[in-house]
Parts: sequence; structure tokens; C-alpha cells
Amino acid sequence: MTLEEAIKSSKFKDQRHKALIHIMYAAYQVKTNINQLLKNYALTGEQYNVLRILKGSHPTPLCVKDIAVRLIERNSNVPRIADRLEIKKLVKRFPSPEDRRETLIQITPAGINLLDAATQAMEAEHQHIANLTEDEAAQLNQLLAQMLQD
Amino acid sequence: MTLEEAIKSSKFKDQRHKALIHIMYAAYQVKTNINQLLKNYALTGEQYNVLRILKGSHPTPLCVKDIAVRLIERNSNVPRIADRLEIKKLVKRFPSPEDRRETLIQITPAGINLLDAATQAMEAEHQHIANLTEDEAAQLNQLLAQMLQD
DNA sequence: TATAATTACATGTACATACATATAATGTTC
DNA sequence: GAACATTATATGTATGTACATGTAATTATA
Repeated sequence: MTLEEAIKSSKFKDQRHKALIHIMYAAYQVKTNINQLLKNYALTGEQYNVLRILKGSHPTPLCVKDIAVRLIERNSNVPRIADRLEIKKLVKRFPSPEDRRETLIQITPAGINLLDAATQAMEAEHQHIANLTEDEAAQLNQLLAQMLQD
Repeated sequence: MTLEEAIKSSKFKDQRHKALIHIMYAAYQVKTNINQLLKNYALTGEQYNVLRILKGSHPTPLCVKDIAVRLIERNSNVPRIADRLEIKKLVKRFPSPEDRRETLIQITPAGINLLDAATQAMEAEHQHIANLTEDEAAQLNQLLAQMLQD
């Protein structure tokens, strides 16, 4: 479905205006796709992202703020996402011995297993979503980087 | 800030994978910018979108589902967004005489005034966000359309 | 070193999303 | 036209975002 069909409108001021709407629409489609896939693993997108970040540093645990700065959506409430992962025993949480203000969070073996399964499915999905050649994707990345500069 | 700096990672499988993350990051930046601007008008992004859709059909009111299909984020809960707009007297709501299951929603003069002021500020912001020429924006739109096809 | 400022996290509230379910009105089918 | 299916909206719950505030620990400074 094209953007115009999707939102039943073609009243864009110019190409730049359309691009902003288009980006938000594309992101929504990508996220919706990913969330659907993750439902098979009883994970939300943000829970998946936090697990992925934790596995990246495993076995070293990370404190809340170090997880937060690695998330795309910076205002995500990491303590509450961690609550839900902890209930499912996908992470464990303990106070930092070095700085007792910090809570360290570590992915559990169960968390790694679930993440690995979800990631495998995700990669297949990614191939399917991004209907672009590598050259085209590189071009898209260049344009997005330029758009966001400074 | 580049994507890599923003999420402190450069571990992308390929350009297509990076493009998916990049789109979500760009959309987040655009939305955050817009939401900041709209705070000056005590509106959220979704409230603004609903008002814009209602003004598009004004003075003809729209029912809940006709608003929903015009929103980018299709699962938005239009009745509850309408609740908040109604409290602020930016819209009024009444049952449809033709189909009493439907609730018709119409933007008020106060709603139009607020929307117009917000839209003027928004257009200035849009110019500022999208650091692209018209040709580049057109290219970006073409790539996004291709990515999303079927 | 005592006090002040900062930092890290948790938590409360308002709003939004995602999805299930309830209810009333309309449409369909026999 | 009665029974059933469908549609439109509302509402409940879990999750997440955005932001303000509270509390404890650490750091800075007088």
C-alpha cells in the first residue's frame, strides 16, 4: 500500500513534507511487523531491544542508564521494562557493589535462549520487510543521515 | 548525531538491516521534535493529527472509524483521543442521525484556531527538520515507497 | 569534613498503543 | 419478521512513553 492510500491523503506541501510523513509511516509498518513476530515469543519490541543490549555485554551486567543510552527511544522507562523481564526470569537484577545507587541487570540463560530464537525469526523478517537492494539501502541510509545531520 | 553515535552500536548485518533501524530512529527524532513543538499548544501528536483530519472535512463531521483510517497509526484509540479533545472543547461529539451506532465528531471554532496556530509553527519546524533538497526528498520518498511495496 | 549539588534509580500521573470484550444498532437470511 | 451475523463504538487491561518528583548514594565544594 502506498502512503497516499494508507492515510487517504495526497495533500503534501512538498517532497520534504511528504518525506517526514513517509518516514513515520514506514517506521510504524516496520514496528508493527516486528511486534507481531515477537508475540510468538511473548516479547514486546522494547523488551526485545533491552535483551539484545544485555546480551551484547554478557556476561558483564549493565546498569539502567547504560541500557537507556543504547535504546533508540531514549525516554523508555528501563526500570519498568526490566521489571517485566525479571518477572519472566529473562534477566536478574542486583545492586552494584561499586556504586550502590546503580542497579545492575544481567540477562539469564533463559533470556539468551529466548532472544536467540526471536533473533533468528527477526532476521528472516528483516529480509522480507526491506524490499531493497544493498545499494538502494545504502542510498536510503545516506539520505536519512543527511536529513538528521546537526 | 549519526545513528551509530545515537545507539552506540555499528553492528549491522548489512545496509538493509541498518536502514530498518535508521528509519525507526529518524521517525523517533521527527516525532520528538513535533511533540516538543506541540506542547506550546497543549496538544499531543495524536490530538493534532485528529484535529487536522477533522478540519480537512469541516464543516462535515466524521465518524470514529473514518478518523481512524486516516491516521498513520491505525490502532490509535480514537474514542479516547476524542474524549480529551472534547474536554478541551476543541471538538464536539453527537450521535449520527443516519446510523445511531456512529458517533460523529466535528471540530469547533476554538479547535480550528488552535490547529491553525499549531500548523503554522509546524511548517516552520518541518523546514528545519528535513535537511534535504526537494530532489533528495523525492529520492527518499521513492526508496521508502519501494521498500514498503506489497 | 560538613554541606550542597549531582547522579541513579524508582515511582506516580497523563497520554497513547495493542488487543480483547461488551453493547447497541444495523444488515442478512431463512 | 425473527434469529443470526456484522458493524460501530466504548471500555477494560497490559504495556509503553513523557515527564515530574522522591529518595538514597555519591561527588564537589566551602
